[in-house]
Amino acid sequence: MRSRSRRPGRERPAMAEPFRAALRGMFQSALERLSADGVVAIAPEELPALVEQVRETADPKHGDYSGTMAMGLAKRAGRKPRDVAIEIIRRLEVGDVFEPPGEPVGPGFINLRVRDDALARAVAGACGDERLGVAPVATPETIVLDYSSPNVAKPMHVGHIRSTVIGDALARILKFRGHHTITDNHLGDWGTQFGMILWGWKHCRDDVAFAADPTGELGRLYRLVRKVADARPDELAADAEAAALAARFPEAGREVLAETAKLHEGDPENRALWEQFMPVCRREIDRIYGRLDVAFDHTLGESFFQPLLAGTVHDLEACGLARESRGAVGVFLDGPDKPPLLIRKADGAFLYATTDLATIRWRMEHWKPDRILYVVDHRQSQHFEQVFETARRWGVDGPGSTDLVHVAFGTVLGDDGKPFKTRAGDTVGLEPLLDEGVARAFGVVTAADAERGTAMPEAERRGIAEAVGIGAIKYADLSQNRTTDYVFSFDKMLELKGNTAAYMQYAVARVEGIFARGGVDRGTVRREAAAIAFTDGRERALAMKLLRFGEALEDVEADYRPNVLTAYLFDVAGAYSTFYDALSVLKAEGAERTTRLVLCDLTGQVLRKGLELLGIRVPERM
RNA sequence: GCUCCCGUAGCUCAAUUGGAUAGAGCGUCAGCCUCCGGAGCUGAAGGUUACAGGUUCGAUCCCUGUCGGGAGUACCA
Repeated sequence: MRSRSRRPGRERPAMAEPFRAALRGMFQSALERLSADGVVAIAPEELPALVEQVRETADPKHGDYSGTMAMGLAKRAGRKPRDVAIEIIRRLEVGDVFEPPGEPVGPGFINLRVRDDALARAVAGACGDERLGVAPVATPETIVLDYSSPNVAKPMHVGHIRSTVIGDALARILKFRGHHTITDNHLGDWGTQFGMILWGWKHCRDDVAFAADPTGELGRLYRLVRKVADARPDELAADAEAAALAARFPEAGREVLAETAKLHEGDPENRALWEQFMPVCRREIDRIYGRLDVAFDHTLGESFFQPLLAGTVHDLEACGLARESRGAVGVFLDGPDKPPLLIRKADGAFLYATTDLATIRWRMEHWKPDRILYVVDHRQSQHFEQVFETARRWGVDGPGSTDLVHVAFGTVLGDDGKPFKTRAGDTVGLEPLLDEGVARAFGVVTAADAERGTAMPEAERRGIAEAVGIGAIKYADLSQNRTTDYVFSFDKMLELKGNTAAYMQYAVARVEGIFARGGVDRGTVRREAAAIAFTDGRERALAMKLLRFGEALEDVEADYRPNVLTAYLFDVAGAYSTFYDALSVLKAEGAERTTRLVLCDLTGQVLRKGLELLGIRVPERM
């Protein structure tokens, strides 16, 4: 993996620059001087990692930011950490943005505090700025995001939520950061599951059912034939129809694979059936994406790459990476004794590794990306390790210049701590899940409306429920550390308190409700923003938090973790609540009133933009 | 067997990737409503970060081992 240094954009004027980036630039200069002066030798390539040790403080009593690199540098310099910290402070030029640093604290922390006047200027600038004071990245990259990727032959289920929601949020965030993003839905439209449908179509289709509900019938065929083909005694015992078919067609498993192979070889009948099924399947998934507010730049499914597969296998064989084994063709990455990465089956059919490799090559040739992100569950980590390693040896990822990243996530679990299933043991369909979330949200919204006596029309409550219900499902997923499994719970995600979508959506409605209630024009407030000044610590704390928006987005990108953004937004809401509970806004006067209105305005904008970047809709009122 | 991931408050989860006193929500307890949206605020209690070592000025994080849970492991994706 290539290291991506985050260069502070020193070409930008200091005032317009976010605080952390500005401070890192200042530390970089100080460290360069430290090295030039012979205090401690620092190689230029070490600077990015050292400068990243400028961070938000854990506790406001230590200031706003702290630098911790002195402790690490002290050892190799053979000096006391405190002395090195003093030497760094001596060379630190903080301009008119930060208070002059004091003495190092503890073993050698260098603590910095933003000047109140600089903070006020930054707030004023941010509230009138479309980007809310967030600077675009200094070096934009082309980033391909590969996510969602359902099998079109069967209904989308709960397993597709995380990939779709996390991928969509990352795409939005990276794009806002200033990168050139390319989202591509790598549909499963060509694999063995289609062999099952083809076999089912030929042996046990229900024409009436297909006419009425095409995807429903195709889904039924898929589930039925999978059982027949697998022929697991326990499954057949529980399904009389599958058992009967399995008895009649003992070779079903082999025949399914043959149907797949025929499709791949261009068999006219199978090809025609596939052409017939595809539009039906696509309409169905597009409808769900519409509801989820998810869109892709491209939808190049497995079938798109099918013409390249034979050549892919041929090339890998020709360059000595792949060879025949037990009738199949595989790439032996870890020697002849370890399982290879199979790229062609003994029956001639290709595998998803083949498609993945062909896809990498195609994307490299056509899009020349700096990075390709695969938002796919963690169970496929070995697969991607092998595919990425093969791609590197194959040389299609360029001279080591493209990051191939598996953005892995954990499993969605049920209350019992096991993979989320219905009571009958089936996988949970995505759309029924959305329906239930929306239905429950409608109940919550209606109850709140009744309690408050606001008498919102039912149509409005339905609209709010759609945003709240789907937002709840998305937010619950995004607010979790993506690497761990998480327990799916409607009760928890629809809570009106705590770190939930409903709470965040409500926070926006409440903040922005002030302007309507007070008859205050937000444009006027923003024009008067230059006059603001802080008189209370809670105003300052909120202002500081609001200006860290860009830092939160940068930290999301660093590890592709949307929960960094949800945590940040929750912090903003908390800082706002503390501020709003203690201080009057509409009843304040003069500069104090303006200052507080500006903070309300910027809070609303940051929360709204943050939720938008997570793919969560915000109702006008709740 | 081998490889990877995980183990944090009663529960569900965080923890700026080696930083300062491990934080939220729910639940529990005590305060705050003639007040701009109380879906709130302030505070308290609750932890040997599975366990045992090691490295470090500093470890939830890195290393070794043990226990427990999950996943993957040659022709599904």
